[in-house]
This record gives sequence, structure tokens and C-alpha cells, in this order.
Amino acid sequence: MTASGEAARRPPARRPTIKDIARRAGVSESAVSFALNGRPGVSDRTRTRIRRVAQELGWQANSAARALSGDRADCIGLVLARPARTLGVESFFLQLVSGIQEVFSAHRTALLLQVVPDLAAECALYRRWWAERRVDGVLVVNPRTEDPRPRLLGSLGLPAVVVGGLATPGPDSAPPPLPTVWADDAKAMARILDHLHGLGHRRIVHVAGLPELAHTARRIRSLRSEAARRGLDTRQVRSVTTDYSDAEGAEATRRLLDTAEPPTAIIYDNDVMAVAGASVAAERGIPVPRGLSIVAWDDSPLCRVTHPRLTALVRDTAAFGRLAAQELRAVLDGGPVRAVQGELPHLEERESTGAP
Amino acid sequence: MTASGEAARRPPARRPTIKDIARRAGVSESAVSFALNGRPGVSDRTRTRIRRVAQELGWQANSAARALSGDRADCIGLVLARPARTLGVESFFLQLVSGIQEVFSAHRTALLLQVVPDLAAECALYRRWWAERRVDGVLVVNPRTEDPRPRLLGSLGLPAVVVGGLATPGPDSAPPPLPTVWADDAKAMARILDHLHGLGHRRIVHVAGLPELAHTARRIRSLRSEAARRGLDTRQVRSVTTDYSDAEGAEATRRLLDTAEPPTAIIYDNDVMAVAGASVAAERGIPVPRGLSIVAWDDSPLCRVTHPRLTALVRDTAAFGRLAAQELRAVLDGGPVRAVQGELPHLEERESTGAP
DNA sequence: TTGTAAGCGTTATCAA
DNA sequence: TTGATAACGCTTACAA
Repeated sequence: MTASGEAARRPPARRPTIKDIARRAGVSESAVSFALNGRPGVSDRTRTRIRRVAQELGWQANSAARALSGDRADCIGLVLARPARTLGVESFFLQLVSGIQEVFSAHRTALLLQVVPDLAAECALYRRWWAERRVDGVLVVNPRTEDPRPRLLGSLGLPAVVVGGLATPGPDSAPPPLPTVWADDAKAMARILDHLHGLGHRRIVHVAGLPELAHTARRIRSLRSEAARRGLDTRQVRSVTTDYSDAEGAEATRRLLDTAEPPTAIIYDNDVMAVAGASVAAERGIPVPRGLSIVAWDDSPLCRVTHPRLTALVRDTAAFGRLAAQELRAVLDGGPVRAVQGELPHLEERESTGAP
Repeated sequence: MTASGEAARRPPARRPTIKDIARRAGVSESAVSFALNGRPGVSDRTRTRIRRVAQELGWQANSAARALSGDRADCIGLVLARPARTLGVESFFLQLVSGIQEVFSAHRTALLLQVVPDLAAECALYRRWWAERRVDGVLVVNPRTEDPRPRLLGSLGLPAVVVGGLATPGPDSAPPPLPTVWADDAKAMARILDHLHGLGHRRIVHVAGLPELAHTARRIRSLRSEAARRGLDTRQVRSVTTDYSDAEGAEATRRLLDTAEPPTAIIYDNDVMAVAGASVAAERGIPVPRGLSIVAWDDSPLCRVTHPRLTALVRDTAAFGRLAAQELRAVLDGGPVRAVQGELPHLEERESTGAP
């Protein structure tokens, strides 16, 4: 440390309460409460006077008191299980958070964010938040194929919305265990395959992310069924899984290019791996797209700074966050459990894809 | 929406309170409170019994009640002013948050995160949080040269720590207005200049970030004084400012390369601009590092997937977050206002820098 | 239309 | 070592 001074602890200016307002406006505390919360039981004249006084005093409801009394926290929670490595570079989470906030901050609801090392810690945290009444509800991200969270949250009765979808619910299946906002990965994958197959590619590999994530499973399943539908050889059109890191993305690419019949196109499950893959192609002197076509699932500035720029599946993550937030609000308002579908992402065709 | 079901609203399992524990353990509520908070006034036998009962019931203190009574929120706040574009791609913030949490979650203190459009909204939010008693303190990021926040927070008496440093405090200057954790940008810039000057570079441009940020000003000042110290021409060793985006980074690079005496080395204030700059060099057929050396301020996977890999100033952002969190904890505990210096970043020399 | 009073779950003070 | 009891600031029956 370089400089140090005395604790300049100013007298922490007393915050006004409704009692102050009541006194100053010459009315009762309950009148103030009614007036400020816009409920009936107080005349318009008194209401405006009270409002003005509150304004003058810079009054804001003490959140703890309101929570204690009103049985709400005006706060929702979001837990990220071990993002340090996996989520660090992707812009996904900040964008999502940004969208979520847009909706909730308009309703004076705060967002509690916590980063934990693993799923067990995440579950423990839900239990604690529930017991502490810290949050009114939570947004669950990174749903898995085998996911303990829906059952836990259901049994706690802690309102939740799953972001990113559980297993795609069939049209006439039972209602999903938790409300969900989901993206149609199957259609998106089909869209990518349309593009690549149309260009003449027959050997297409999907370098997927973590295999335990539900959306990874959906994409893999979709690739397989789309390949089958087109009569493509499933040994040549297939998925391999990674941990999303640039290192594993590059490694997978090297392994694929070393096979007897290397793919002519690779679909990467995030932007970082796609760029890493492009880099491997460059280091081997393989021209993109003539020697190898590359598609990135999720666009970002990264995809636009490489040469050639990468064809990418573009989705509006902030909008997805807004959708999730709106759904959680609906659930908190007593809405039904349902699965809401986000906007279908579109494929931005750039120079990294072409005929093989 | 595809599937919808009935609101499977389970009876929201009542949460145990101190009263339940008291009843079950056959003691008074205050005895329970004392026992659970580890203060004297209750025998060891009773204490352990009470603890066991609390454990059995899965009791956790209601945070609102505790906050109302205890006058703390057990919560700290972090506001990001308009990160959607500026902060989206950089891994900086998630890393910082991750480090902050490591410290606070160990002390059962939550983190309230809010994204707002601008500085005015940020200030309004501090006022609101203060009035609502939402948070015990805040961490202020992206300090500016002209910054209204220290004065505001000081006048509110809302404890705060500035992350990233205000103007570097001189050794015998007045104590900084707010406690600060800071990185020595001046020394870091000197380190970079040592490297480039040693390689033989005499025309070095610094593509900086937003000019209103304090650390940008510090880096610019340092570059100027280091250039002067080495007798370099300040028309050839200088800074230009941008908004941190890949677009402006690329644009600045193009303009620089179009001058009569283009720089032989460029220092970029973030990884995204550095990659964008490398991309511009590639598109012009300028070999890196022979035709142009590139340094990125802040490392990330991006710097490792380009060809050649980028020489980067590496700092441990999560550690910086931990340091900031520890300092805020110290301030909340009544510690002095001081400026704590983070670890000096080091220059990771890769293949993007070499003799001109 | 207004005021009084009880309650939310904790902590903290004070007698017993 | 204990057990009532009064805050904390707000909401909300209920009474005037």
C-alpha cells in the first residue's frame, strides 16, 4: 500500500422513514404507506402531498423492512457454476445478465449474482437462499441432461425459470417440471446443415461443448437426425465433445484433420473454439474455406476479426435474457408452468464457408 | 410457446424460524439467538443442543429480518455502466466478479450486480441503494479522471472501494478521497516500452481505450514520460484513443498504417483491439512482427489463437477482484482509507513482437 | 377518509 | 444462565 489516511467516516446521514414523512405531512404512517403504494384509502389531495414530502426527503422504502413485512425480497438470483475457465471469454453471460436486468430493474427488482465452483455448491446455495428468503426466484442456466436442480427447486417451492431449455418437450408430453425459455437448437442445426450440405459438404464434424449440457445433447441429436434424413454417412457426419476451451477446440481440430478422411466442414459450439480451429487450419496451411469450411455457433467480435471472417449462428442473447426475465416475472405473478420459445437464431454467412 | 401446464404451485414448505427452534429445544428465542450467533449468555450444553436442532430444521437466518434488526444488508453492490458493447467481449468483468465472490461468499455476503446505461444512472442507483439500505458497501469500477462518484459516495456515507485506482496518489499527497485498489499502469507501460525500445523500435503508438477513464490517462501519461526519458520523438511515440471496440481498434490501425511514417509497433489497450489490429496487418500483407510488432494489454485465449500469438501484458484479474473485496471488507470493519497496490502485471513475450 | 395496532423474524436490553 | 420485551421500518387489518 502506498498512501493511507484516517478513517474519514462521515456521520452516515440518517435515512428518512415513513414516520418522518408522516410527521412532516401531518398524517399517520399507514396513510403514508397507502399513498406511496398507490392503494385506495387516502384522498387524492393527501396522496399528492405525501408524495411530495417523500420526494423532498428522498425517501426510498427500506428494502429489508419491506421484504420482512411483504414476504418478498424484490430480488432474484442467478448462479454461475464454475465460469472461470468455461465461461470467461464468452460474451454470453454478460449479455444475458444485461437483458435480464433491463426487465427487472424496471420493476425495482435487484439481481443477486453468485459464482460457485460446481453444481453441488449451486444446489446448496439455492437451499440457503430459500431458507434466508434472500430471493423471490431464480434463473437456472446451463441445464443438463441429468439435472438435480428442477427437482430441488420444485421441492423447495422456489420459483424458477430454466434458461436454455431442458430436454425439448414433445407437443403432447407432460408439462415441463420447471418453466423454461428455450432456443430451438434442432432447427438451428438443421439450418447450418442446409447451408453446408447445399455447398456440397458430405464430411461434416460438429465440435461440441460439454456433453453433460442439455443443449449440447440437443445439437448432437439434431445433427444425427439431419444427417440421416439426408442419407449422409453417420461416420462422416458426427459430433465430438470438448470443454469449450480454445485448447480443446484446437486439439479436436488437429485430431480431425489428421484422420484419413478429414472433414471438409467443422461446426464449433462457440466462437472461441471456432477461432482456435481457424488458427489450426492456418498453421497447417489449409485454406479456409476451400480446404475447410468453418461455422461458429454464436457470433461475437472474434468471428469478425479473423481472416476470413467466420460464418456464424447469430442470436440475440440480451433478448433471450429479457425473455427469461419476463417469464420469471410471469411465474412470480402466479402464471402457469410453460415452455416459451426464443427467437430462432439466423445464420450469418461470411467468408469461412464455401464449396469444398 | 409450445407446451403449457398448470401452475404446479407446491405448498411452499414453511421455513423454520428461531421460534420453531426455541419451541423444539424448550428454550427462549433470545437463547437461540445467542447460541446461534456465538455470543456468551448461554451454557455450552444448551448451545450445542440448540445448534443441533437448528441443523435438523435446516434453519438459516431470514436475511431481511437480520438486516432490519442488525442494520446491515450482508450484501455489497457492483454497478456496470453500459457494458453491452464496451465490456461484452472482455473477460475482465466475469473474472473480477469471480474473485470478488471468492472473498465475500466465504463471509455469507451476497453480491448485487446491476447493469445501467450510463454514469448518471449509476449515481442514481447508489442513492437508491443507500436509501433502501440494500447494500453495505459498493465496489466502484472504471474510475474516471473527472469522476462524480467519490464525492457522491462520500456524502452519502456509503462505504466504497474504487477498483482500478483514481489518479495515482503521490507519496506525500493528501489521502485519496476513497479507498482504492490500483494497478501500477505506469510501471507496466514502462515495462512494455523497455521491451519494444530494446528491440529497436522508435515509432511506437498506443491505441488506448476510452479517454475519460483514469487508467487510460495514466497509461498515456506514462507513455509520454517514458518516451521523453529515452529521448524519443513524441510525435512518433504517442497515444490515440478509442472506445475499446474491435471496429475502432481496426480503424485506428488502418489510419496509423496509412501515415507517411507508420509505427513499427502498436500497443493495444485490450485483447479485442489487438486481435483486430493483427487482422488489419494480415489483410494488408504486413508481416507480424517484422513489419509490425503488436502488444496486447491484458491476456486472454484470443491472444493465443492468432498467428503469431500475441505478446501480452498478463495480469491476474481474479486476484485483483479478491484484493478489492478484501479492502472493502476492511473498510466495512472500520479500517482506514488507503490505496492498496495490486500485483504488477508481467509481460508475456510471444511471437508478435520482434525487431523492426 | 383517516388513525391505531398487530405482525414479519431478528437482535439486544433488561430483569429475574 | 435464562426469559420477557422492545426495537428495526414497513404493510395491512380493523376501528374510529
